[in-house]
Amino acid sequence: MAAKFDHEGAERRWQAIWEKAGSFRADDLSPKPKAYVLEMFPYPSGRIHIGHVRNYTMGDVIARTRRAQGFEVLHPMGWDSFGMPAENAAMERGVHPGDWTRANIASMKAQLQRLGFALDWSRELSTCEPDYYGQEQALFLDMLAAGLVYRKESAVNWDPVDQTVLANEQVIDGRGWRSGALVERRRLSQWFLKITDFADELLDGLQGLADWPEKVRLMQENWIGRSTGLRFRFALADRDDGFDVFTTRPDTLFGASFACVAAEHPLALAMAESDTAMASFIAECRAGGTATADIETQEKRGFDTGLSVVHPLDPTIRLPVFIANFVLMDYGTGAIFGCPAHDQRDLDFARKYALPVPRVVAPEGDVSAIQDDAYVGPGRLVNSRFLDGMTVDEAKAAVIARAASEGWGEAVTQYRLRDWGVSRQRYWGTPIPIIHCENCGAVPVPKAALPVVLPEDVSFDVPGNPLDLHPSWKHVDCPACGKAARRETDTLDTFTNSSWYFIRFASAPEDAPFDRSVADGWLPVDQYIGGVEHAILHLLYARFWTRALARIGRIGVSEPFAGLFTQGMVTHETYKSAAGAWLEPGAVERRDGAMFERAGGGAVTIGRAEKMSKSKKNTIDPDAILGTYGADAVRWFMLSDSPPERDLAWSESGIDGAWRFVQRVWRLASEAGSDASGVDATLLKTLHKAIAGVTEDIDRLQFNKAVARLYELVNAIERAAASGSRTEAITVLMLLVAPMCPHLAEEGWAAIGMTGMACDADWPVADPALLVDDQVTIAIQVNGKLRDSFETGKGRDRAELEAEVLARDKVVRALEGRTPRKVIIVPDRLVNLVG
RNA sequence: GUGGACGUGGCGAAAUUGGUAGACGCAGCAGACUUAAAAUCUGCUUUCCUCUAUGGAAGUGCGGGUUCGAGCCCCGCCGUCCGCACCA
Repeated sequence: MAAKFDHEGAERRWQAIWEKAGSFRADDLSPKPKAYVLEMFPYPSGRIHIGHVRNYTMGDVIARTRRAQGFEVLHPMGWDSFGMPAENAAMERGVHPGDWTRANIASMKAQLQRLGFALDWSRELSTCEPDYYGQEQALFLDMLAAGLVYRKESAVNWDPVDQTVLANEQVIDGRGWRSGALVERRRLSQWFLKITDFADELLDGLQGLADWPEKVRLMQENWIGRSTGLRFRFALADRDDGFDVFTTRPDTLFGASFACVAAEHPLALAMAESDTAMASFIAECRAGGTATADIETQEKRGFDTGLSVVHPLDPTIRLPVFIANFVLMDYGTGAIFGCPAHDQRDLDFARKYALPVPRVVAPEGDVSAIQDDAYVGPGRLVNSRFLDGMTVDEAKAAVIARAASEGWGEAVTQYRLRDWGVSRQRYWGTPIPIIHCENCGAVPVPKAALPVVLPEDVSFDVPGNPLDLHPSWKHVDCPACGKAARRETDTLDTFTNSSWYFIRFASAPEDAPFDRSVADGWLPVDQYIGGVEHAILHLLYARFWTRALARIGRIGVSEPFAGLFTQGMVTHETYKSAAGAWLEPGAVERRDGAMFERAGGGAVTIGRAEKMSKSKKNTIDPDAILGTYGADAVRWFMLSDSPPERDLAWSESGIDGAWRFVQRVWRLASEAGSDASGVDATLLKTLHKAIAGVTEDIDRLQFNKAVARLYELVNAIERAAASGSRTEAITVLMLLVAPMCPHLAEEGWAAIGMTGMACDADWPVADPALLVDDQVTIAIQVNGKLRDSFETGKGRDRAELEAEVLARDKVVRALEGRTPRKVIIVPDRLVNLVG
């Protein structure tokens, strides 16, 4: 037997065998219970990142365990292959986005395959291929027909140099991240998906997602931002018009001392046309930074319009109207009433402009004047006429009822969530299947004419959207009237691609997006795993698409992901030379507990473990690591030490330790072939406790604990003398490590002389009889302090046990002659003598 | 500002959810094997006190509380990290 585990040979051998046997193909028609395990598919940036390795290893452990437990497992992989980086590569290096993307996919696929994941590669998909995005166009048209898609003019971030719309994330300090040009706000006609139609559903649906992290549910809840309140109309004094305001605190209406509209409010814009001072104030508000620090420090400022509004509950009260920099045009109605006593922003504003601060809510007995802090707590209404004495909730209801009956306002529900603008002035995305005709308007491309395929011959030499600049692609005849018309040249946001790929994995017919009955058989995804950075965008969009498809009858599930797990990052310590330059891990070495530069031997400062980034040079290359240590050691390390939801610090010594573990297990397996016999009852107990523990740990996604238990089992086996039980334990060990170290498990399984493959063997089941101890250790406390402990049989009689404990030397000494006045006995666990 | 999570040895972490704190791994120390090193194996490894023991004391960010008993529950602080950010 080979002394060392030959990881290269084992990987090559077993990966080929699994592939040939189709071991991980999912069968739609299987009678077994189904399990759908999915990790967020990668963007093909070029190389696999170590974070991918951790993510996919966790998914693989679950997939392999479920499969061994008798489930028909769907565990697919694909590529989120549309997006900006491909176009950037085209602009920078002259390579076609498609060629660049497909080459990246090829190399990343090879990297993933080296790791031996139990993936059904027959279902591989790539969103940039027409067979995928063409079906997405069909779904878009279905949603359009169902009234879930509309077109409207809206403000966008426009980069005047690159001639394109930028996402908010691509605007840094007000400048385009590529061009460095000052970004303009421009109004453009954009396609929108009506996600707000589903705001309530998406919010209420979170309640049912028990297997999602609390944190993610909370983030989505806040993002949707449902609030209920009163929307009412302020009539402008001495004029015929007015404006609407929204408030969540209608109870405080008698505390109003002013009203404000946003700088972009139509009333403000109209007045500014004949008032240059006002116009310049509005311009200043617009220029104000939206950066986080700015907002915190920005002073509340206003511009008195000279107008006033009539208080809806008492026409004799008039309130001055300001244009204010802190009122947002795109929330509510873009206008508010100011109640300084009970809103901090309003209070700051009132103090600056010397406006009155009437208190209208007070906690029991406290009617002191408001000083620097607005009172936002509970209490009863004061100084509010017919509302006096009511609680806040009663007063809210009373004002809403009055507004409704008098016709000047109504109860409304307001959301932070906006409709999803999906138009992008980009080449590398799904073409929006619409044709603009002067006669017929926006006409859907007939389904028979799908897919609308991206033209290959595009140029990136000129800034702007290559589709718009293409000489012929956009010129088509109108499908309705036949006249010359223009193709929509915007493409869909890449987040649409990832909003339904999990359905396409489950079912991918050639002539439809998916087959409903097949998709319903697999969905929802039982366990979805990915980074928390997608807590809002992707995970909300995917929930929306699934609900939209359910509403139009395309699918029978409304939530795509029954279970969600967000894993932590892989971090690495950073190294800095004496001169302050970042150093790569390969450029430093450890000597006598300190770090030095390999070249030159200069002293190196070690920084704390943080997210791997190219700029800090603390990245590690999975390929190099795989070559040195092998897939199983890398996988094992990815699961060790840190709880999966927390960050894992990559370290040389850590991966060394994982490698040692692989060798130890291999040594056990390769030497297990002896014909030892006989029963080792102690080892069997340890084995069955390990089976039960590992199974439970994997079930709860506590991989680090499963790893620790397997170390304990290996330690116990190594210490045990040869016996039949020991051989049995080693055999079962192969099955228990198989989800984490699949090549090692197969190699060991074969070395022991077992037939078939470890991956096809049933998951071991613990014998309950071997999980119970007949001997227990009883801790003995005197006044709550541990003084002694002893081994005894399980289920001892209390009085007898007490007598035995009291007779023990240490107990006698600790009691110093006193008689305990109370004896607390926790069966099989502890005796506490209180004296 | 606001919402949330977390705080345990030199480090990553466990602790059956109120019952022997520190499992397991890393690092470290000592020893075995070796001409030597690597690899491997065997011990030790929370801190402090008298290394004599089947010894004692302290100990889970800090200060209180509940309890026979608190890492875990309650109250008040401090710190770190993450999300959101003038949402009316």
